Amino acid sequence: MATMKDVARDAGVSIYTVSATLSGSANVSAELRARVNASVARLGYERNAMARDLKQGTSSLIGLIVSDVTNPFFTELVECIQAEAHQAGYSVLLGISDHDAAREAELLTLMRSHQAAGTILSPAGSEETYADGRLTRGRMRLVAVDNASAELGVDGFALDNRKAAELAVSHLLDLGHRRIGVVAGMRHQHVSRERLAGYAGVLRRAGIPPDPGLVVHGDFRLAEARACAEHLLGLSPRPSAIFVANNLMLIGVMRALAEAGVRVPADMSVCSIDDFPWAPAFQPALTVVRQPIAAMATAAFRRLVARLRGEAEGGPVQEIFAPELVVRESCAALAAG
Amino acid sequence: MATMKDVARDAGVSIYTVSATLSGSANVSAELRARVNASVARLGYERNAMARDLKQGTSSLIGLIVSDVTNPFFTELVECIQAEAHQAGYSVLLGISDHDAAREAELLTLMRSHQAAGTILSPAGSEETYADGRLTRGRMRLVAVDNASAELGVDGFALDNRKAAELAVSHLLDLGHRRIGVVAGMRHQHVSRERLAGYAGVLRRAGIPPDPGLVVHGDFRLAEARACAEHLLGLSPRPSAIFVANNLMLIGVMRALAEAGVRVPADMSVCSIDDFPWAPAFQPALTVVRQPIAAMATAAFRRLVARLRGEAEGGPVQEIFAPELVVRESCAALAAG
DNA sequence: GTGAAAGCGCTAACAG
DNA sequence: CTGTTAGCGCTTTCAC
Repeated sequence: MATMKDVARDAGVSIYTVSATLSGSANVSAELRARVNASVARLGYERNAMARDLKQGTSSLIGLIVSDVTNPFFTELVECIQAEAHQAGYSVLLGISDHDAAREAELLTLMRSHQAAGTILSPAGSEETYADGRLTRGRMRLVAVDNASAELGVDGFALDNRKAAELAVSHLLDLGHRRIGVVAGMRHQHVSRERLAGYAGVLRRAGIPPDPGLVVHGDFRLAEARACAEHLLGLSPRPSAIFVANNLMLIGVMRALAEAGVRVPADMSVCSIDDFPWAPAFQPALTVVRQPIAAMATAAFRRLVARLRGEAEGGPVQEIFAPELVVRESCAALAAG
Repeated sequence: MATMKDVARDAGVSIYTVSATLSGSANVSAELRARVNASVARLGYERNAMARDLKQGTSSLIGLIVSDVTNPFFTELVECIQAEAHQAGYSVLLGISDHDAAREAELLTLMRSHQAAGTILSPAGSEETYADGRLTRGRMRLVAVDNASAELGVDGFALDNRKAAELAVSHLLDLGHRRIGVVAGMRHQHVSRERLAGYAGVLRRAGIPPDPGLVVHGDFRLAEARACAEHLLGLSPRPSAIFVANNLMLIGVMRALAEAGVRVPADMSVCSIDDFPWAPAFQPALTVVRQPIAAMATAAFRRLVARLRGEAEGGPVQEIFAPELVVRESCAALAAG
């Protein structure tokens, strides 16, 4: 690889002139600038971002840590943040925690050691996990998305998860359902507790006595959700509707239902949180509560950049986003009797 | 951030001792090693990977450029490669080309400027795009996945795309279909031309005269595939089956079919390339040709690492992977008449 | 076994 | 307007 020194020698100028030219400094005469540019082209020179960042004490890298890229929610998040980052001149270092707080901690360290200016994290742990201050260590700025809460001590961007669950469950209630099963997420995650609380709250306010047998905990992944659905199907009396806490688990539930020969929505109404490209193509098209992913991603990224530039002052801020119920075909009115 | 100098001062040793301790060199007495480790812990010191890589002339970064993360094929590819990389001690710098060769070139430059040791690319362009040697510039090693071919001049890892199409179309033929529409990919991509060739070849060998009206070109994305499907539905006589060249377009086709009230497989058989987690949950469960994504990802990554270590000698090698037909429910025998 | 010092490729303050 | 030089944080020869 050609270095700046090589370019300087080739152009017959000093190394400063090369640097200044490349940085667009005005203090270079048109003639030298031309000579430098010619040499750069001839040698195929490309500036070493590592050396540059080392010297400047800054970095054009940002970290992005998600728990599971194969979850369409995170897939879209990655897509959006990558696009924002590219536009803002940042490159993204991707980490996948696989829902494991230890792995996440490792990734955080990795991001810091690579001098990422900041990182966007979808936390995999519980609030206690972060009590050791691992999120605010060093000078790397952090913002949390999705499973965020004020306890984390960093800027957070999340859905109004309680409201999202309420939207889904109210919809089911309006359709006449009374026995509503729920496939919840991991107990320790804030996001999942909020969704469960939303479910419970709506039932309580409707005067329906809580039935612990109706709530099953999955892990936000597909495989385990199948087992959860099977459990719910085995109940007697069987629930007439299921509320599922996220998209991946919805797939698991739909698979289990299909295998058991249970028709949706004739025999069972199903509603979940998270929209995704496939939802409207399903038969029946899936009724879901949509998260404004792009808005959340953009807000998180922009806040991070603002923090980096020192444009955003003050303590951490939590930004909450409104969910939206998308009624399609997977929920039907409870058949009489 | 604490630096090595800080640790040295704190431990009362030279900077060399710190470096040697951290690198696990044997030339440090147990006592000094202990003192260094204590200081590291006390100061919360983390080694600056950037400075280290700069000095060593190596890098623990690898680039990964895909055309579209929201495509489940690439999502899984990213997942697998990320896992492999993490295990091998590499971090991945993610780039999304959005099927744009110019953007891809930009990303390649970015990877090089960040001193990525190598990058794994799913090429977005045609063979001619790469004739300028952009893939072999500099010292960054490159391997291509998915849309690879020998013309690229780098190691390639791809499905036997022709065979994959043959599997799908033969299946349709076996079911009695004769008028088989195809939603193909972008004309300029090698992978898409191969799939189309496989389709055409099977029909030719079956003695079915080619009908250009039956082939529509999409762009491997969802939206345009809907229009393609609508076009196919408007044909008269209407085809009795559709072969779709990838997963995202399959979704588009299924949506269009659902909207038009066309029942699958009763009114229309549908078969595509690419399996994905949702395929078995659809009603009907989707018959597809599966790619061994994990195997391809692993092979590509390992080859890259082998090249980096100088363990793999010789010119570029193309590795071709076998497709597998997964029969589910979306293709049915052609109804008599 | 330990330390001093050079230098990776780059930027920027300081001289001229 | 241009060049010289110090130094970012680290590794590693070379001396002690």
